[in-house]
Amino acid sequence: MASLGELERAVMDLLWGSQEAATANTLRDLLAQDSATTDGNIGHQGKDLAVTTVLTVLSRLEKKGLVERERGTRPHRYQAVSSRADHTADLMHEALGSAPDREAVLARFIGSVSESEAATLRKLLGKN
Amino acid sequence: MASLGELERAVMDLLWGSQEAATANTLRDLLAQDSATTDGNIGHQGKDLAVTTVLTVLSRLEKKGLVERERGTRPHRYQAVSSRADHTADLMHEALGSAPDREAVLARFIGSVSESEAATLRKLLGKN
DNA sequence: GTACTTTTCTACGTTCCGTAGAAAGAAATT
DNA sequence: AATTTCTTTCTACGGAACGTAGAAAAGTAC
Repeated sequence: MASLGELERAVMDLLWGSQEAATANTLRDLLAQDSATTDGNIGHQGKDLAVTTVLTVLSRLEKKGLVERERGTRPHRYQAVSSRADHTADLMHEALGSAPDREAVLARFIGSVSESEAATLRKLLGKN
Repeated sequence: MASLGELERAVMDLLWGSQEAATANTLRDLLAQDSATTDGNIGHQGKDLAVTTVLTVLSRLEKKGLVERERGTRPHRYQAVSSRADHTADLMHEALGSAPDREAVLARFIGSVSESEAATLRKLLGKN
């Protein structure tokens, strides 16, 4: 599939965080804000990216199929194609898929899952 | 963690396939053999890599912590640090770990698992 | 139609990976 | 011991992915 770079990841996190579609400018602002609060450094001007940078990243994410853009409105609006949960689950399936010993993998996976998550899994599997 | 390139992957597959430690030369031969049988092309001399290529890849895999080498014996011998199942499970945990909505991810994951695998999971979780 | 906004094109530096030659280090052979 | 052979390390190059952004083109507003 497609692994994400650091900035691509940050953008996806923002898009996943709000189901509203966002413009490149909005995202640029949010990114600046984020990094400003993330590193508590006072007087440090948060990662102020050029809008074109954000647009480039959005294009790449679109090409990867992770982002959809509305071309109708003039400042194009972007949104995640699928939820973070879906995407993450896809990644997990992808990792699992490339293994010939799926059962063994699942065994190891379950073995190192927290008890509360195990409970969640039991519930989910039972209901099925 | 570390995602693998195509050749790195091929080498790891070989190492995972046999718990015996292997030398770079052995691996080079196996790789040639593999690609020869993989693409049924008659008369096509299988991917004949230079040994230095294999050594470079092994060094990189060692740096990534996926491979261990015995420096004592003169043709160094290499082996996988953990089984493929463990590694794959790690990857799954890694994907899961970077999500704030772990339960949701697990739900999606379970939702798209085959019935036989669901059964496996039930067994594993029950016994726990 | 001129000024502003948004998007596209092009590009450069960095890192990762496939690939391997040159050189250095160790072992075997004569 | 000197030389030939095997093994490992060093260095490097080309291509792809990503962060980054300016220049130019396209669209909007006044």
